[in-house]
Amino acid sequence: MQWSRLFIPTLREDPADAEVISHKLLVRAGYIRQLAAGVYSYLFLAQRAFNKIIRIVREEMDAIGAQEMLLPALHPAELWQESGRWEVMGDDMFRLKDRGDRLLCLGMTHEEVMTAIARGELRSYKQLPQIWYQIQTKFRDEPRPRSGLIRVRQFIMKDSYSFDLDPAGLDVAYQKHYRAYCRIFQRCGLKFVAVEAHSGTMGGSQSHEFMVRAEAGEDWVVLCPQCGYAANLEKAISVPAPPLAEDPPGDFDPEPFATPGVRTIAEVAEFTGLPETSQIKSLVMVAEGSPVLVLLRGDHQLSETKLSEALGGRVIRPAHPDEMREWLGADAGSLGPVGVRNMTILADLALRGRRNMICGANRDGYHLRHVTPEEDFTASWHDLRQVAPGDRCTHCGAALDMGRAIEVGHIFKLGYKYSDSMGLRVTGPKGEEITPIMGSYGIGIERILCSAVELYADQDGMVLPVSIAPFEVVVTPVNNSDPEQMSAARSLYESAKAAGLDALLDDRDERPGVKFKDADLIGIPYRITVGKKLASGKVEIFERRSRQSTEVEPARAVEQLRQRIEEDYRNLQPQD
RNA sequence: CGGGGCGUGGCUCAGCCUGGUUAGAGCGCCUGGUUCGGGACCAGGAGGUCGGUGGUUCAAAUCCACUCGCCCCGACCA
Repeated sequence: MQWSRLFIPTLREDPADAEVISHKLLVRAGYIRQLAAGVYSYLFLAQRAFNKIIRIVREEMDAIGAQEMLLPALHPAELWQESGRWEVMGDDMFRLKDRGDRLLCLGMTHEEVMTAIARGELRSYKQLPQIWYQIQTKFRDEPRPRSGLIRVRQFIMKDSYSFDLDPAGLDVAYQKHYRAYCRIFQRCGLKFVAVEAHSGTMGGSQSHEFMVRAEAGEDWVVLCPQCGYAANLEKAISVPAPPLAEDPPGDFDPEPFATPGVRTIAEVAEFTGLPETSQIKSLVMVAEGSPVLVLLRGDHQLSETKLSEALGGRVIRPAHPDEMREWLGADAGSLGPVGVRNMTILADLALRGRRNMICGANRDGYHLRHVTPEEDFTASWHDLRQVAPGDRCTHCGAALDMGRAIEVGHIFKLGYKYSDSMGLRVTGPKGEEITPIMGSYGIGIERILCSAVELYADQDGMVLPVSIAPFEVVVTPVNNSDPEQMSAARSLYESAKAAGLDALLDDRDERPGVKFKDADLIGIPYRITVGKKLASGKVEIFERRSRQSTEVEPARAVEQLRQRIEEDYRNLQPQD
């Protein structure tokens, strides 16, 4: 294609409302334009990149025997009421009414629709297993869209669903997806890690997220550099750093002491001269109406995910100040477990075996010293805390690494949640009724592009892997008014196309600086520069990633470039 | 939903505090010319109901109220 004919609206300055790199660059490079909060138009370059990503996704999904479909984005409310998620999804779901006042919603995911098809059509165990997928637009009314394409309200998702006769079958489907996802992200040129994850409102037992480390990411992952343990922060486990001070020995009774105006853990530490690790942090939470007292070591943070799981998956929220006062007789800052009878007490395992600690006295302005778990109060023990910097790996003892990441894919073992609630049954070999077991698997198409931008961008703009860049090479004549250069550039462009390369000819009547800057900005992996060295029989092959140029004879340029690009693709090829 | 910030030609911004002729700049765009290896130069030109509504005032981009939109932090998040 000829650049002079294309719509690639690049900008010289960063857009004012962008903060993260991928947002700035995708707008500046003319890939996207914003329509509303969390809603973007994908212009020519973005669509080209997405098509390349989608093609890779399709090839790998087809390779595991998944069948592509396309389901509606508009769903009747009844379907979601059946699974119980009409309520669960809350404000995240776009809801609307048709002219007959019937309730509808825009699909945020498709378990319900897929299960409805399955229950309508699958009759016999002989039809299983099945893997169905689609690449389609999803709608989620995010409370806070942000970071350009990283968190949006309308996005393209590859979602697939597996139906199996038994858990062993589900394991197979899950493994197939796991491998296919690894291959997809490798072929897209991403550095990623698969982490253990929490299944959230999807329900189900096992789940992995595919994460790309990036500061712009919204998730936190915990990684062990030694044994490879990897988990989402909300699920990660660790060996806590030891307390900073040893517990005083001896068998004492709790003893109140006045702590006027001392409320936070840090203030208590300052006041007592003892570190935060010597304190018991008491948090009042409400689990679907009933109060729960949660105890943690002073320096630890509660993982609400773990707490919710410990409470059997109940929805939890922090208690309001007046509730705490009513239930415990004191304000936050002076709360503790001693003498508490009117609520469940859950304690984090890091407190087990500790002695003579400090906690609130349930009386404003007072704390207790010499509080020993299991002697002065009883609680049920759970892992409730978030992994903290400095923690060690439970498997190998190495120091854990923590960092932000972008979630590009997520796979779930759903179990029977949807087949049960929506009545999906097939007949077994002995005429018995079998409830199929399901899995669901998602990839965020836009996030693959965002992640690549975040990972590889430099000062000059985006640097995209050949497999997902909108073009593989741009042929740039330096001076349009030089007929030799122009015709050489045209013929290089034609032979690049003939050699099967995805090429672009920058035939714009612009000065060379403008062409170079634009080509760098939009991230095309290679550039053939046709300039004054043409007179001495040379053109340049410029590699965007390394910024290295090599001079070659025009006649050999395309073949050499073709080989380098082939090499790039080989390096992106998964080895397994 | 709580906190903060911002809405002025296509883009990035100034002007607003302290109201006062035809609302500015740089970039981009159009025409002509000179140029051509890292965002050229000269000359001329087009383009803005100052987010919206209401109010105060002789007079509002500027002050007040309401409202809409967007961004950031937090809560939330398959």
